[in-house]
Amino acid sequence: MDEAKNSGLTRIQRRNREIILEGALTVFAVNGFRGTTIDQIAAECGLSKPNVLYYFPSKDEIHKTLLTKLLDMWLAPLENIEPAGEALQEVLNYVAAKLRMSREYPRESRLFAYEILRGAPHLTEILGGRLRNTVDDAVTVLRGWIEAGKLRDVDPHHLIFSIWAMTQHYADFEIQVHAVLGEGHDPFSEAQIFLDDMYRRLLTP
Amino acid sequence: MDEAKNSGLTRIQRRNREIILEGALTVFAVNGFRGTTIDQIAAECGLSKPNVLYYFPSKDEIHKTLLTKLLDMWLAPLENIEPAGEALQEVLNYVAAKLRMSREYPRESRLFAYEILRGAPHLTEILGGRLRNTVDDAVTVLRGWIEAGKLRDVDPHHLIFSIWAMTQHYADFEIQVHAVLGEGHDPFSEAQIFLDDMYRRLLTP
DNA sequence: CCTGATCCTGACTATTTGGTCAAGAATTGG
DNA sequence: CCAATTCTTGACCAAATAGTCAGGATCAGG
Repeated sequence: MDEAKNSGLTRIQRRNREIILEGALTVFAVNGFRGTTIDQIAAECGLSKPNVLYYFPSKDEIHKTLLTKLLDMWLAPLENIEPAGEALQEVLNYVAAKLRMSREYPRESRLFAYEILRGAPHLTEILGGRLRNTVDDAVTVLRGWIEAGKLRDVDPHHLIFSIWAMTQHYADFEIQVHAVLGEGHDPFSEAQIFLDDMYRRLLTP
Repeated sequence: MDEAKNSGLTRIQRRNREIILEGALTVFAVNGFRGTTIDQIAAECGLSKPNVLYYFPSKDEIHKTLLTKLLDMWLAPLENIEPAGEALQEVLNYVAAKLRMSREYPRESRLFAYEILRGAPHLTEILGGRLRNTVDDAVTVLRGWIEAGKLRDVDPHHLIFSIWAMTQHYADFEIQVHAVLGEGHDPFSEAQIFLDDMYRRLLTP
């Protein structure tokens, strides 16, 4: 693996930092930053509070580490859109990938949702920097497809917002979705069908 | 005066409870429940902390009062869908109404978003009760329209989820939207155009 | 103007919580 | 094996915070 990258850390340090981040993600995703205590994180990890603070200097640092660590994963599907690919299918793949991530990584989705809701104090420069650039790139690709007549003419920015909103909704508001649907539903499978239909309909020229 | 008799509250009580709820909404919408202190609410209202607690027994009670007080407003557009109306136009009107609410009442949108995110401890019975019933009614109406051939065949539950997700996104994730779009945009106007087109396209038989 | 009810607040308590620290336990390298 | 380093934790501190309370200020009705 990348020993060089982690060369400054012992095996125990790497293992325990990982355990802490994993437990903290679980707790932050449920309670948000302010609603989470270091004691809760420690309990979730099976470590003592001072021990958690031996590996991270503060609660803030754990949170910031998690956000930056997970940002790549979260943005990857958007960056993987292939300009040379078949336009409609590329978009539908992106929707599917994003929905799959909401299903498989709901904690990450909520972590980001909480952070944006509270004004993104740990992400301000990223929002206007890397995120914006990534979106701009995707928008350029989408515009190219539209001008080439491969997609219907829609506002690319709002197309992206709509995909984010719709896919993340199923992770972030899962409790509401479940309460409304009741038992006997698989929200994500149903959503996949609905969204595929919707974006196909919207974007087919 | 008779006003006191009508409400059980004095004029001062009604005025100050109103001031407190107004200020608390502002603070809760930014910081969430756990991130908000009574001191912050008091400062926002220009009252002393003990005075705030003279009108409400606890922070919890202020929060619960706000949620129940605002629920009607939040659900009204869905209840106003007119089964006798013109199907597509009724849905488009609902989308527009919901988007307008996100623009005009972003604090309310965020209040609910925070509450759902943290598992809706103050809304559990409402989610599975009144909300679910309201949605069920709307679903029945939508199904009727679909069977009558007035709307394309889509899953009505997920249609409603999509409308919620898309419209509330612009209030709840406003910071992200703004960071990505940059200056010189009116996100809500653009969204209105995008969503009108999208749902028209999706639902026209 | 008087009186009782309502309103308001400084000062307080109890609890929670982020974070520290000294000292003991475990691990590692030679 | 030993000694140095790393790891772990009980006990602790200081700040923040929800909530209390006695008593003074204000107001409404007579």
